[in-house]
Amino acid sequence: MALDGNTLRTRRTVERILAESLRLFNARGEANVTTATIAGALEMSPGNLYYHFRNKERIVEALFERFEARIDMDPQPSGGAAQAIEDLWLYLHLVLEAIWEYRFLYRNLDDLLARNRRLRDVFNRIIDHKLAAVDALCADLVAAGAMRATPEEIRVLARNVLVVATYWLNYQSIRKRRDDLSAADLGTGAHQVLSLVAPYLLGEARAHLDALSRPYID
Amino acid sequence: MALDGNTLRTRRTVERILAESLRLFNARGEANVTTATIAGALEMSPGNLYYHFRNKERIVEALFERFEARIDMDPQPSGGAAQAIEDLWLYLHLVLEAIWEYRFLYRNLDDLLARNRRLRDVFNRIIDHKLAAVDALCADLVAAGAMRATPEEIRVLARNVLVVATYWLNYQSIRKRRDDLSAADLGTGAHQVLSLVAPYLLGEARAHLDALSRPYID
DNA sequence: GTCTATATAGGGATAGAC
DNA sequence: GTCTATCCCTATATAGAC
Repeated sequence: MALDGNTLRTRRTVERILAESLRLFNARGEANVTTATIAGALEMSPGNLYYHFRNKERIVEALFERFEARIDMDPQPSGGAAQAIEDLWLYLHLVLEAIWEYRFLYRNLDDLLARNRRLRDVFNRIIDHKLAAVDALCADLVAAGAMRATPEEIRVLARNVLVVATYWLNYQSIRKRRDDLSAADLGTGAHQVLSLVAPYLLGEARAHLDALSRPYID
Repeated sequence: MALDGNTLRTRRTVERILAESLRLFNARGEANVTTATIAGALEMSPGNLYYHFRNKERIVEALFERFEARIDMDPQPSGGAAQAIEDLWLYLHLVLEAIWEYRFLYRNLDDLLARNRRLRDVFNRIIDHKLAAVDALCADLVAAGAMRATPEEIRVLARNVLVVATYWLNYQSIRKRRDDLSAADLGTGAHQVLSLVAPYLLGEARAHLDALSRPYID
């Protein structure tokens, strides 16, 4: 069924609102961006903004849904230990990039999830998913003889991977001035996360990982 | 010089305000606690509260100063590898306890430090201090033959220790319901942090650390 | 769909009496 | 030192015209 002109225009406006909101939220923090600011940046009236979104929380929810779709990916099942290391590396970068794009969600994650039950549940499902993915990747590496770790060690390790990946940008934004934060810091983040895994790797795999992360040392 | 009755009363009132603010901030998050709420909980008028603190931020700053004094401790310099492991364990518990007591600071750390330059600088000095302490502890362990790690590995490791220690409670508060969070979760946190160090430890030291953290596995 | 104008509410903070 | 009353500002959200 074809879309008429007005429907198309509505969609474009919704898109503009979401894009600008994301930009402003990431730059200043969601709590520090008013609906009037968003409307103003788009040279649009507040009334018009509220025509498209019932309230500010709906904008946040819409952005969260996109984030959810964006970050919901699985590492490629791989053949061979060397390939598994590469896959881990790539997967980590993709995940960190998604977090970077929606980094406003990670500032004040506590408050955001505390005030919105739905977001909280979804976010926890994402974490569960990621924990399982890391766990599976490690199990594969152990099976391939590229890693030595007990299932218990892997569980604890996976949790640390999640903590560091989740909060890396927050930590960096404290250590540098927030404005200086850039996508380049993702490389350092990936390095930090992979260094959690490194000491459990054996021979070839360990060397391979070291070679991959070397450029990102800082 | 002796204090007169009024001065003593003032001090007591200041203490009551700080204690109640800390309690409420930790329970609900600083942004979700109004000055009227604090005053009400103390059965005190808002005007009176403002007699003792020029504004809400001053209350936060006063609490932060206490946190700073509370967390500013050094690990005991130790003799012997086994002793060093025990020291690390104890030190970590003390630090995590301090964070627990002032956990409201760690929710919305970004916003808090972004809006208050002084707090930001002080907090970064604390982190610098802790990074140096972890670094020194690891260097001691290496010197004692209880750890194998390059200086570069130690630097990256120390950073991961800081990230996990700093954000552990935030992670837990997402994973559990925030109200269910308790001081007992500090044990799990200590376990997570120490598991970062464990794979670099050798023989005795490793076994010793495993034995210490075993009760906290969850 | 978009605008202008405005209602509404909450929270930080102050004035002035006691 | 403490209270009551209230100001003031900001931000969300709505009403109604175009």
